[in-house]
Amino acid sequence: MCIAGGNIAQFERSLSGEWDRAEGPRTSLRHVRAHDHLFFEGDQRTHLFLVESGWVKLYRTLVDGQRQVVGFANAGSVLGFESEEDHLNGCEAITPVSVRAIPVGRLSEMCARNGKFAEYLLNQIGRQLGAAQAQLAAVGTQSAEQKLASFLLSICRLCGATRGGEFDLPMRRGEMAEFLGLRLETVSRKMSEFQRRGWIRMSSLYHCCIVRRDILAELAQGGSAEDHPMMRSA
Amino acid sequence: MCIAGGNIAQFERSLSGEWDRAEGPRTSLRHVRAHDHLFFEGDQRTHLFLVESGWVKLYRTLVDGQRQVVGFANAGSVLGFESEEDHLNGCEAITPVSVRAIPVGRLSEMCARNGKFAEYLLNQIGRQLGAAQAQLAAVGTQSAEQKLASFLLSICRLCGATRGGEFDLPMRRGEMAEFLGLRLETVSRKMSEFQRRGWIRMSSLYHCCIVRRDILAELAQGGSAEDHPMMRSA
DNA sequence: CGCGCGGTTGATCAACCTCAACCCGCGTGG
DNA sequence: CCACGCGGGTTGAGGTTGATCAACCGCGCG
Repeated sequence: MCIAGGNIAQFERSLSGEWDRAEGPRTSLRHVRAHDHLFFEGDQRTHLFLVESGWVKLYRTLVDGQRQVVGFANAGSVLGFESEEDHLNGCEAITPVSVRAIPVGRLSEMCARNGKFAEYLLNQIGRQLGAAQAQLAAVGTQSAEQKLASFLLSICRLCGATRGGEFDLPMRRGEMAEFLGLRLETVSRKMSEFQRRGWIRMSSLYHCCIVRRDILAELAQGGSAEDHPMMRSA
Repeated sequence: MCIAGGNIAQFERSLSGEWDRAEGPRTSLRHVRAHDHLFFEGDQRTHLFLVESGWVKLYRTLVDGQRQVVGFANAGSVLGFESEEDHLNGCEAITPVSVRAIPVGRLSEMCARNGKFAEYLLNQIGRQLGAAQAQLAAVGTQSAEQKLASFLLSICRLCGATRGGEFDLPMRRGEMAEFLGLRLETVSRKMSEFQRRGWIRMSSLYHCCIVRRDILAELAQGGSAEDHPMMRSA
């Protein structure tokens, strides 16, 4: 499974580095409410974004209205490099988010001035690429059950679950479905099934507790989840 | 559909730029035969690679032996950024290939010395990321028929088909299947079906002629194929 | 109260996978 | 020369998975 969090530690290091101090005044900080868009598919790509806090999802819509979430991103992530003229992804905040906006025209100059900054960007994008490829492998080859198992484990880890694997799902069934390349009914069914089998327990629609991590892990195995590089993030 | 060719024009420009002249002597050129590996999954990531000619495929293998091709790359592409310690992808040449190898340790220094180089890398990786996301959307939402239609159109364009849409498939049925997230029987069946319906004509197993481009395009529509940024490459 | 939204559940169906047979071209060795 | 095996491809029958369509639940809210 493939949830491409940025590497926050690395990000902090960069933030305190000289490139940020120098450029800070020339980049603007924006705050976005949960469920608002940072940009839409087809918007002109005027800025690149550094996520400073919160989570966003990146998605694409096909003509028939089907959506596929192609990634999640959090603090440390860099957005906008996957497109050229116009944004190919839509980007929606799933939590309150703050981002730093860099005009595309300024990128070249910033890279030239500070190699460390460029290197940081390269690492971030590389990470996202790795995550996208991992999800590709997952969506392409795993069954609904495997996808869901991997997904739950990923989210659990990312949310920094308490002892005993309790955590809150940060999204609705439909969003999970869009990410996993399934229909929301399928997600719902499988969630129920996992519960019925005693693998997880849901105290509310969104609060989840993993009871049989071993079984989920076994399922997910094929296992891009456990040892996935992107999962080292949060 | 998503075949992430590098941007050759851009690559040539870079090649003739100062960074290559300066670094040329410090990077080594390697030649790889078709079907040989540049690196395997799990190999230590000692070098990054710039593809100078030929085509490679990048893939991941799940524990159960299922493989998913996560991308193709040609001249101009940069390989290795998606991993950290070890390579997460296997990389196999599908044609004879020549690559320039850059020791990972030298990257930082090269970026610092020349901002243009860093910028070039950023663009390349961004392109690959966009391609991976596009394929993700395709694999996650399209039917077998749609996938195959998009795929044929992509390949056709990439191979620089002659008048009338004739070209050679550079791979076997099984490889197409691995890329599209299908079984090779399904690919075979659909290929036959396309022929039976007169949409394509196969003079040999690998030589293909697109007869009804309009229909294939219509099918593929949902259409990440036609207006896909990665397709501007070759 | 009525309504809408998100979720669950059931019945049905098509798409795709699985397994197995079979074809064809090719190289090898008897 | 032919028999044979092998790799790659095609085709068929049958089974599963997951999508589709539709009903229904529970809840919050005007």
